[in-house]
Amino acid sequence: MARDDAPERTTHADKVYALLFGQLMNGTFDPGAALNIPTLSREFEVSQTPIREALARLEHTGLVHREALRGYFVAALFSEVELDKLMEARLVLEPALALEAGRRVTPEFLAKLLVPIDDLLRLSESQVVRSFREYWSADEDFHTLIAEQSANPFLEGAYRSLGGQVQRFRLFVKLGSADARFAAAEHRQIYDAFVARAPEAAADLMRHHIESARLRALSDRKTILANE
Amino acid sequence: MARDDAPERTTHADKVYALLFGQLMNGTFDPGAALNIPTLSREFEVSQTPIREALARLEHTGLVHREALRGYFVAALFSEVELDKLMEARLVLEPALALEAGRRVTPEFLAKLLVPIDDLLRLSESQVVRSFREYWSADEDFHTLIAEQSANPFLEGAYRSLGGQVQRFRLFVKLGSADARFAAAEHRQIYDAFVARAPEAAADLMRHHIESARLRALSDRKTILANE
DNA sequence: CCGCCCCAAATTGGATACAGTATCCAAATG
DNA sequence: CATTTGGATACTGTATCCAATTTGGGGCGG
Repeated sequence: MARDDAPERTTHADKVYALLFGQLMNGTFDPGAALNIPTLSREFEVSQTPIREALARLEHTGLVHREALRGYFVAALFSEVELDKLMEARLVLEPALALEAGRRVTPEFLAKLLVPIDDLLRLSESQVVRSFREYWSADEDFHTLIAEQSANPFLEGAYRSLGGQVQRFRLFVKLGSADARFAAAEHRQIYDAFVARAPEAAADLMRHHIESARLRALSDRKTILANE
Repeated sequence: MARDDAPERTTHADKVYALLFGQLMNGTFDPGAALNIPTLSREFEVSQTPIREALARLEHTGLVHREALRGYFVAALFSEVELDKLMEARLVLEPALALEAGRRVTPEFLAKLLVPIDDLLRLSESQVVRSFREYWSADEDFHTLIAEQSANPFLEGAYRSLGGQVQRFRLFVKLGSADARFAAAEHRQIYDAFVARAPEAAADLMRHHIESARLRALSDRKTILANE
């Protein structure tokens, strides 16, 4: 069987992983909800083995946690103090990533970076930020591209281990359109520092950007509400 | 049944994970070697399912990598440039960890930290460092305790994601006894900064310690040989 | 309120399908 | 006659499924 999907180069486990990852990011599941294997097996129409493997891989993203003999659960929501610690971790990593990326600026890198910057700018200019999804996706792309350009797989991996958490907390921060414009401008400044081949300046601007984001997140945290 | 092993809160997958982790650390497997599941299943005398789960979890430690439809393999040996990048990543993370730990010094922390420090000192004083295993284990404990004391699970997680790699590369660095004494002294200085409740000093000393370790590693790298 | 029983779910074991690789043999060529 | 190339075949190991076992928790009756 499965003759028509011959060009299939991904395994079931890979597909389940990608699907679950996306759903966890989108807030499809309630925090703390149980992810039981037989149910997922029926929903995705694959057996339990690929489900189990996908969940095991998801564990290190922090989006899911496992209790022995009890099963897998969606990670609990952030507390204020955890959010603060997450931003502190970003404050350690991301300026260092920007510094290294700044030392390796290429025209291709600048071109790729311009895409999420323009998206963010465009989205922030509309009076009301309609699509949080698009907005945060552009933000994520911006930071991830820089992490990749650092040319340090260990630092990049450390950032990626935060990445899932960052994305998830974004779902619960209400963003004003003024905030969005500030963030877009800060991204642009970092880009300009890259263009000017000024790695230290890029690192400083990144530090400033994350500190600002932290303040925005903390002040907006009172208005927790589901997005869209 | 299984009444006597009631305190058993670990699954087979957990045990296999721990065993494989230890063996990968000890250099039991050759770099690049294939880890095929039926063989491991026979060796550990469990079925393939827990093996598969353990390997999936090991993937994010960087000790093992997976190629779709080809299986799992022991991570390749470090090149000189990768080693350098690893140390660069430590240089970003560990001073920050020391800073945070330094802000949260407790008597218990100092007491626990003294154990690996004394071990290291004692081992380094013997003319020849006999047991690399013990030496590196004490070194690892020192750094891990500090990471834990940082009270930032995200930073700690980022460090742990490097931890496996750090430990693995240690196996291939030949350490002179002079180097060992330097390292022991540096650890002691960091400890003293903690005692003096000087977080910034601790961070600076940590930075210096890792920079020194990097230089020692690179200069000793020519004499790559299996330890023990 | 306590203990027993039942059920849902995790964990594990083994069996099967399938892909990729290596090997071997034979035919064709120089 | 030696060498190379083509293709078919056997084999190794992954990916997957399904069944059996065990555990944890909750409801029911005492």
